[in-house]
Amino acid sequence: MKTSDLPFSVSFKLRTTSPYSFALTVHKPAGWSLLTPYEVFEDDTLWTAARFSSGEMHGLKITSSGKVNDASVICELFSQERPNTNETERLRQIVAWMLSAQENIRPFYALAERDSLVKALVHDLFGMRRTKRLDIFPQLILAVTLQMAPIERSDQMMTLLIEQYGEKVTFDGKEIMYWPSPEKIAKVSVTELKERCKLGYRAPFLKGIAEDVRMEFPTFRELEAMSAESAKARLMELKGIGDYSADIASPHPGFALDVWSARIFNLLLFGKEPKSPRALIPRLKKIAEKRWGEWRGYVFTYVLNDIPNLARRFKLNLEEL
DNA sequence: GCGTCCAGGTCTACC
DNA sequence: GGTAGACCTGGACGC
Repeated sequence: MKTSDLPFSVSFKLRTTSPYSFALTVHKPAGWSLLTPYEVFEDDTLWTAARFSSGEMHGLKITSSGKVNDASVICELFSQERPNTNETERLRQIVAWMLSAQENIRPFYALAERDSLVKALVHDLFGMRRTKRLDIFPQLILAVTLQMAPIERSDQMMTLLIEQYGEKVTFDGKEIMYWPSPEKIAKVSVTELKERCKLGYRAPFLKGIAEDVRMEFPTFRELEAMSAESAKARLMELKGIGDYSADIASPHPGFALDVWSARIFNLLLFGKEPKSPRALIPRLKKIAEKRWGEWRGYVFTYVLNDIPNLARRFKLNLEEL
């Protein structure tokens, strides 16, 4: 595994719009990581890694000051070269965008006044934000490995991919492993991906995606600048990326329902388990769009991170799904 | 132990 | 355009 030491660092402070819960945003209750499964969260501080432009790796040490209604994020960014003033400002803006520090989520919270589910979610996870990432490839790996597999199996595939082909950065006394680059996966044979990462039929999909992404493919920010429909259509041009995976990888707020989450939403909305959850997915997506509009992505993220509380509050067996 | 079934999608061939 | 069947792997289940 390639290892990079990151001796230089710059620090900056980010102001946030209220409410902003740093801990809930960077360390989600359901266990989803901000940027890599190998990041470290201790004493309200996160050490993680990121691949920004040109494939360059950075280390991030992030913490916060203030309360949910008046929070600032304090970031120390580590790199191999000392960044100049312009580069520091560019990186500062990327981190602020990534952490949704300036996003106005008041309209989402306003939904709580007339929607009992949103009211419960806002109460339980006050100030939590959806986050973004600059490099699209890890998001596509996530989408592909989530297909047709229980979460333990998906974890196995993702862990093997990072351990076999990922990169490691060392900074501030920490070692953080990060996702492989598309350039790296494009060079690996399908047979090797199958054998070493247990990807099965997903191996040719992932190799093809890596080849496409490293050649000519929009960046995450370019996809964000497109309309939601155009971005999704572009993602679905990648072989192995269908409707569900495109919703996961797209920067636009989608409603990435799979069989498991369809069962959860059907229980939450109608109080019963669906007989055929897969067939119900298109209908549930339409309901979500009508009921929560552009905030349906937030509802999705909040629900998946609030299952124990929702199960207790609405007396549903959500945790057994 | 061993065989069978099937899962937190997608593609393709066939109608 | 709609839909059944195949696809890796590994855990659950029945015997």
